[in-house]
Amino acid sequence: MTNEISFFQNPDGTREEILEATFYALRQHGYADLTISKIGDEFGKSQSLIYHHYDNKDELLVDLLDYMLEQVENQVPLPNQSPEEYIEIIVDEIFGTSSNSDVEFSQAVIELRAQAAHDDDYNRLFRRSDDFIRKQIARVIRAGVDAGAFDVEDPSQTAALFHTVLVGIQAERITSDEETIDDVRAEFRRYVENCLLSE
Amino acid sequence: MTNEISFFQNPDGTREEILEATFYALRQHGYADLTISKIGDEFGKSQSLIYHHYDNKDELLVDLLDYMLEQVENQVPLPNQSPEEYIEIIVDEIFGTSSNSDVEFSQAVIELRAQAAHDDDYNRLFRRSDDFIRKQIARVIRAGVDAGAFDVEDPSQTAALFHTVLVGIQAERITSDEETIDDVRAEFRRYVENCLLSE
DNA sequence: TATGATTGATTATACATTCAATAAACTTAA
DNA sequence: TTAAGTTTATTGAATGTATAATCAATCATA
Repeated sequence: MTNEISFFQNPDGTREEILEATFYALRQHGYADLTISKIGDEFGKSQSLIYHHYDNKDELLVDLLDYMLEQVENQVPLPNQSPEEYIEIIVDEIFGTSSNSDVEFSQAVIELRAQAAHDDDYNRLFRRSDDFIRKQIARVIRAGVDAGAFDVEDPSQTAALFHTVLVGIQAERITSDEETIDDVRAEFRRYVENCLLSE
Repeated sequence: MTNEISFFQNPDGTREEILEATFYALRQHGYADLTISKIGDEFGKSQSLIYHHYDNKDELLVDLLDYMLEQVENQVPLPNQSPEEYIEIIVDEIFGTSSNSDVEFSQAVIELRAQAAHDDDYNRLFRRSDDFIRKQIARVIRAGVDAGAFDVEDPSQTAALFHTVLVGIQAERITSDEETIDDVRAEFRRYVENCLLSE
């Protein structure tokens, strides 16, 4: 039933095993109903062992978020290809595959993002990650503008909208069916063609 | 400090007083740390009284969400004006004022939306509300197309992107500064002018 | 033998929910 | 208009359970 999440396939030591267990427990029960005991069940070893690696629950969850956002940042492709190809890739990543594991990962991220409203550590980590992604996209768009491939007003603004759509899709995936997501994708492609690419 | 949320200004009976208290407690402590006791504190009367009006905590929270989404739906403007003016209004509502109460309301909605991943009642309510909003926007765009004011491929697709941006902004407001939101707004305006309005 | 891994039992607390008891408001009949 | 009666509002205390965190004890390993 549960798909494997790629970056957990080879947990490197006990710490990653605990993070993996925490992730699955979070997916299954949600942030509000997440307990050390449930993490322990997923972990396969006793819950006391978790306290041997983490001082408390909060520290563990902040570490999980840090770890997940690291994966997100690593998933942003490197600018190896032409700006046009790069944008193509970014758009595909925003709308993702509809695979279980992708959707589950997105949902976990959004659930943690909601906590940022009440937790400074979460807030800081999301700011860092969001900034990183926006700047990465802006850089590529700027390169495309310089190469004459793109025609925009301000690459930072364009990147900001890309990021908003990325986050919006993550949040909408929780409740929307695939058709709706497809509609958004089609319209966003139209935006890219008409508002980003030069004639 | 805490701004008043407009729709709570005249609580109509005990039920609405409890909903108001629940909303403020949710804002202050977040969904995960929300307890009946904290709601009771905000309520001003004893927590036992809450059980006189609601069978349990879940029922109360579902009622709060229902109530909040009703407000959201009522906030969608009626199509009294021209399609161009209407779209102007919708865009302003998506990006909202940066008033405390608006931001707080958005954050509470997003926090509840995250719960929809693990709660069927929440899921159902968000589906209903999202569909309603998308259809409302699509209707106006269709009218604009018929009147020759707009030029799009498919009004449903355009409406879907509007809604994704709406949700994305709600989620981003948790962590982003106002400058970033302004960037998104500027780029989205550019999209509306270049991809929606006819020449 | 020393160091870290691992466990089960334990503790203190916070929490959702119940309940019996009191107060307030409302109804009705003389 | 009042008195009695009835429902509704309100409370504080009580209960049982779930939970985070601790710890002393065992096990593995180098």
